[in-house]
Parts: sequence; C-alpha cells; structure tokens
Amino acid sequence: MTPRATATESARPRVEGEREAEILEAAVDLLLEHGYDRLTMDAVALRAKASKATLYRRWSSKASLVVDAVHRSKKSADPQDVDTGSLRGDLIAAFCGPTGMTERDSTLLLAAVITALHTDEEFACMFRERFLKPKIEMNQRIYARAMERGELASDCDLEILGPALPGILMHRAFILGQPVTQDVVERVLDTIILPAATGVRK
Amino acid sequence: MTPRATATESARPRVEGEREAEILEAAVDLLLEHGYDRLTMDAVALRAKASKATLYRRWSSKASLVVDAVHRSKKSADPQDVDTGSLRGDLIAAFCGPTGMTERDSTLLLAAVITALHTDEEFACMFRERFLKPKIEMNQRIYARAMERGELASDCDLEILGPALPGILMHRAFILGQPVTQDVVERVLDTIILPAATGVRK
Amino acid sequence: MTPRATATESARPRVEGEREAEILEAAVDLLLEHGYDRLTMDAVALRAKASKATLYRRWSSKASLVVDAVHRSKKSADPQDVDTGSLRGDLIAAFCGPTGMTERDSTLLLAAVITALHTDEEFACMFRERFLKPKIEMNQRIYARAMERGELASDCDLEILGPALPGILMHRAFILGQPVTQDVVERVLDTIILPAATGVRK
Amino acid sequence: MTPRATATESARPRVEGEREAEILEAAVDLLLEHGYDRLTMDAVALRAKASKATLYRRWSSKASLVVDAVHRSKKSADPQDVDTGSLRGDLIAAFCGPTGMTERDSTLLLAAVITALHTDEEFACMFRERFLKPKIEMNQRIYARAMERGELASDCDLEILGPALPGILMHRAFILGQPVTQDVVERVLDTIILPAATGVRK
DNA sequence: CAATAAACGAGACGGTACGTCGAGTCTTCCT
DNA sequence: AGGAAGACTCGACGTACCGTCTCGTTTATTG
Repeated sequence: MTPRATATESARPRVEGEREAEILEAAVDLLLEHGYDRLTMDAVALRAKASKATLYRRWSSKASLVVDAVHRSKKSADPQDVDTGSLRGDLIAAFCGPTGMTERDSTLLLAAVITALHTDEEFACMFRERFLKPKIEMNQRIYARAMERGELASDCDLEILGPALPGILMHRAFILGQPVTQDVVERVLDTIILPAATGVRK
Repeated sequence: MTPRATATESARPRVEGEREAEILEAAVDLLLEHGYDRLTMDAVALRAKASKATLYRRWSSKASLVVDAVHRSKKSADPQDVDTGSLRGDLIAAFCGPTGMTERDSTLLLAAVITALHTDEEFACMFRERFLKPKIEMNQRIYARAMERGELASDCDLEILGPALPGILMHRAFILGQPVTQDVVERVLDTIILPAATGVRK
Repeated sequence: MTPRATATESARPRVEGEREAEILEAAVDLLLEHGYDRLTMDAVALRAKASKATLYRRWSSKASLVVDAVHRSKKSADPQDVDTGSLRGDLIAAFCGPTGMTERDSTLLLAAVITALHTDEEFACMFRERFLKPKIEMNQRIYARAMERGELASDCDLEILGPALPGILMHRAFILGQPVTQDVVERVLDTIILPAATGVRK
Repeated sequence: MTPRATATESARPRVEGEREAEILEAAVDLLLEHGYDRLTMDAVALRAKASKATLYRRWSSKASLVVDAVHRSKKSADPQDVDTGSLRGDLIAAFCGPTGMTERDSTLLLAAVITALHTDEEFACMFRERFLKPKIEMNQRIYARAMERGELASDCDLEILGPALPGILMHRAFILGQPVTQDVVERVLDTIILPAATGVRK
C-alpha cells in the first residue's frame, strides 16, 4: 500500500524500491498465467522469494497488491501520447500501440483489476486515483489538441466523449468476450467517435 | 418442514420452478446487500432454508447460481422494448425505465455478474448466451426499427453501434464509479450515439 | 474438545468416534516422532487425511488435541491395577508394566502433555480432571488395599504418600533427564516409599 | 542513546554484565506476567530497549535466554545452605526460605524453564549443567552433613533420596497444580523423607 | 583530536505455523 | 425419492513469532 521512495533522498544510497518491483513483477506474471481469482498470495511470495508477512506489510490485501502490480507493470503503462497531427491518428496510436488495449496482456491485467475493484470501495477509490486518472488525463489531452486543431465541434461534451472509446472497447473485451483488434478500434472510431466528435448534426 | 408448494397442477406436489425462484430471490437479496465476493453459498442456503446440496444439485457453482439469480431477477429483466416512434425515445425508454441502467439495483446486480464472469470461461459463455444475448437482440430490434424509419445511415455498422450505449454507461458506472442518471443517458445519446447513428459524416 | 458418544444412543447406527480415534492416533504417532513443539496441526491433518477445519471443529487448540490424543492412546493408558498381594508388588506392577513409566513412549507422551499444560489454565484443569484423576484414584486404591492388609502405618498421610512415587519418577525423567528403569523404581520403593509407608519411625 | 556504563574496571568502557542483567530482568518480569509460551523475544527487546539482534548475539535461542534469565533471577537463586544442626531444619530452611519452592514466583519461573526443556535436547543439557547441578550439589551437602551427624542410615541411597523432596514438591505444583506451603513441605518431610532417611526398616 | 572498528537500537525480512473461512462434496436422517 | 441439515476435504486467507540480516549510529580505542 505504501511504496517507499525509489529516489535518493539526501544520503540514502540504497535503492529500496527494487525489491518491490520484483514482487510486483512476480504478481503480474502469475496474474497473466492464472487470472485474479486463481492468484494466491502464497504463490506470489514463493515466486518472489518473499514471505507473506512482507507482502502484507506493504499491501493491505491481495486486491491492493494486484492494483499496484498492474499499475507498475510495463504491460499496462499509459499508452504513449503521440502527436500524430489528427485525432484519429492519436487515438489509434494510443489504443493500438504496444501498451494499448489491443494487446492481450494489457487486457488481461485490466480484467484482473476490474475484478479486484468490487471487493472494497476504499480500494476502488485508490485505484481510480492512481491508475485511472493518468489515463483519463492523457485521453483528455488528445481531445484538447484536436479541439485546438479545430477537429472538434466547439460545444463538444468532452466529459462524455472522452471515456467513450475505452468504454466501448472494454465492453467488447470483458462483457462480450470478443477480441479488440486494430480493425475494431478503427470501426469504432469511424462509426462512432469521429462522427460524434466532429459533431455534424443537423 | 412446512409444505410450501401451492401444488396447483393437478396432483403434482413438486412445484419445481417456484422453489427455485425462492432460492434465486434470496441470492439476489444477498447480492444487493453484500456484493458478489461477500456472498456465500451458506448464506443463500440459510436464507432460502435450502441445503447447500440442493443448490449444487441445480447450479454447478456459485458463479452459475449468481448469473441465474440476476437473470431471473425482476430488477434486471430486459428493458421494455417500447416503440416510441424514434430511436432517441426507444433508447431512453429502454435504458431509463424501471429495469434500465439508471436503477441502482440493476447496476449492482450487473456488477456482480461481471465479477463472476472472470472466474470461469465456460461459465462466461453460458452467461453470454442466456443473459446477454436477449438484451443485445432487443437492442438490435430498436436499431432495426430506426433503420426502417430511415433514422440511420444505410451503411451503419450495427455490430459496433449497438453495444456502444451500454458500453459507455457501464464504463461510467463500474470503472469510473459515477452515477448513471437519465441526464447522463441523454448526453451520451445526443453527444455520441445519435450523431454516429445518423451518420452525418462526409 | 467435545467428543461424540461412541455408544449407540437409541438409533444412531454409525460409529462416529472411529474417525476421531484415527485422528488422535495420527497425533500420537507424530508426537512420538517429533515431540510436542515440532508437532503441527497441518501434519496431523495431512496424516489423518482430515482438514484443519475439522480438527478445530472438535478441539479448540493444538494443546487440547494433544491432551485428548495422549489420553486416548493405549500407550498412556492407566497402568493395570493388579492385586499382587503386597504394596511393593502392586506398585512395581503398576509402574513397570507395559503402560508404566518405564516405557519410553509413555514418558514421551507424558512429557508432551506437561508442556501443553502451561499454555492455558482452563485447559490444565480439564487435563487434571480427565487424565490425571483416574491415575491418582487407581494409585489410591493400591494404597487402600495395603492399608487393609496392615502394611501401612495407620496414621499414614496418603494425600502426600500417594503422589510421591510418580513425582520422584517424573522428576528423574523430565528434570534430570535420566532413565526410569525397573531397577530405579525398586530403589525408590525400597529407599523411600516403603520405609515411609510402613512408618517405622521412633 | 544515554551512556549507561559505569565503566569501573580500570579502562574498560564496556560494562558487559550490567546490560545483560537488565535484559534478563526484563525477561523474568515478562515470564512472570505471561508465562513461557506467551513470552516473545520482541517483547523482551522492547522492554529492555535492546534490539533482537543483541539478544541473539548473546543467547542462541529463546529457550537459552529464558534459562539464563531464570538462573540469574534473585527469585530463583539457590536456596541458602543454612546449617541448622538437623536434616529437618536444613531442608525446611532450603525449601521454605525466600528462594525456596514455597515462593510463588520461584515456582512460576521453574515452570517456565521446564517448558523450555522440551524444545531442545542440547539446551536441556546446558540447563542441567548450569541450573540444576548447583541445586543438586547443595542438596547433597545437606544430606552429607546429616550423614556426618549420624542422622542417616549408613547404607542410604543418596542418589535416590536427594532428589526425592524437590521431585515430590514439583509434582504437586506443576502436575497437580496444588500449592506448596511450608505445611506441605513439613508433611512430606515427616511422612516420607525423614522416615526414609533414618532408614528404620528391618 | 580525528579516524576507525566494534557493538548497538531499530526493525524489515524469510520462513513456518497458526487458527479461520468459504467452495464444493458427501452422508445421514426425515418426510 | 428427494430434500434439509450440516460435517467433511481442500486450500487460501491474514496474523504472529522466531531467528537472520542490514542499516545507520553511537562509543572507545587507536593513529
């Protein structure tokens, strides 16, 4: 729950956070192998050669550890905010890149965290603050640039439009259980997002 | 202990479906009270005055029972397919009605089932067949009527457009943790769905 | 903690206590192999093919289970109360017989229970009532017979004399760590118990 | 943090033994408060304001520390070897004095050490050498004086007789859980020890 | 008097066992 | 025959304690 500083505050030569990274990596691996429900703290401890006591010293619960693990995983990092010059290009770059939703691993990790969401409200808040917020902000930046370029209708409701693409894609992946390919992303963009964004409505 | 069947059908003492409904009702109540993770089979058995053996005789797992319970619950029944004469009216009727996503209970039950989805792939298939398919079909009927009325662009990608509204709303409810009110539904409709549906894009 | 009746009360055909005996036997075996401290509940569960939940359903703690196990073990049953016609003969029969203190296993089990004694006062009471009392009573019977035969001084303080022999032998075994052989028992008898019992003191 | 050493020995700043005494005293206190099983090394470290590393630098285990603590405690020091002029007087002085077995604290500490005895055979040897041997030797001295005075039968088996009194008293205290008062000591003496010692048996 | 090395307090760590809880199975009795 | 009751196995949970270890600081001796 409370990661220590990786930074070198004053005269602290030791890189404390390294151990933590190892543990979280073990957790991510097991998560991808077995899914959230089948992941056990004992298994994480075993693979990371840590003791359960250590895990619980830092994370208050399995759910908490999992969120942290997913959060820190390279496989679920924020998609790159590449400025391609168009809204369509930016969104494709963000959602189809190596950390985007078309990657199977990213989706699996996200699924794990969504399951964990429902175990604890306090935990859900933390997740939204630490995991979701950066993604949402990056998303808003993409739309802000599009707005500046004049691609968006001036009265566009960004609070609604911003989460639309991830919402539709997650629904397809988690609820419908269908794959999220670049083709699907493009169809969603061309069918829904871009028409809505350009706001050509009589 | 006490004969509970009304035994209406001629001389058949076994009223199979009725007992099942009682059990599922108990499950729904507990689901709304505690959520999926905190729901125990023992609690369901206790409240329904059934034995766990009976539960497992009819449902292969907790997840299975929960899906069934949610499926049969009045609170999560398919939204009424009211023909209001317009796509906007039909969708508002479907998603803001007494069984729509603006009802808190409906959302809670849906959340439970989503959690259950991740425990078993075989189970997820069943869920999609029995629970999701009817909803999707009804949704498609609404869009089909709109198409007949000429409200939709002729080349409209219904496979993508159909799930868009529930996807966006679920994302808002489950991932962002924000309420789904009629106002929100209307904003999604006016900002995204209808512009995309009418397909005014050159 | 609460053994069920092995007896056939009314119409209960099943011999419920049989399973319990298996578990306790496993515990006794492990006790003799590893001693009290190294004995784990998991090991008992494993060997008895029982679950820890079952163990804790019947016994409130490891200490409690161990006492029960020792109590029921044939290896620590009450020594036979053989009437040999003399106090010396009776005591040798009792303390050097197959269940007497000269048997290594009996002593090991006793040691285990003595350790367990110190974990819980409530538990210690139970132990004294169920485990110790029968042994003490048998011991008193031996002295009572000797009294009838006129072997004991009439004013003999049986409350003190009775526990003297086991006390001296336990001290030798547990505190001094020296073996308790038949020779030792006889020396204690001839040096201490019998002189005191016959009470020839001027 | 605060210099605690009195540094009396010439120029040796490190006053080893004094710190040790503080730690052992803390251990004794906690032992009397909670008993051996409930005593934790962390608690000792905390109360003595020492670190666990320090404890383990000097004592190889909890058992080892406890024996040392009991050994050094004033409350369990060897009973004074007062020459009262009679065996009866000497034994009463030794066992009923301020460090005798009639003191509740002495008995509690002894109980702790007996429990510790069963954790490690190597440790038990050490205990017998350092803790028990002096007591036994003192006991033997008492009997030796009695022998010189002609109070004992010349063929008296001192190896058996010597440990008899403590054995009987410990059994009463630890196994039977009954108090050891001066009255009890005198009854044991008059009923058992003295008749045996004076050896009036034809 | 400053530099060095030993011993220390603090407390995280790996490991092991604890006692609890829930899922899913199985047995018994009752209707 | 089938259901209620509930004990059972399995396995994960989160906690506690032991004994080890590393860290940075204090202390005493040395240069």
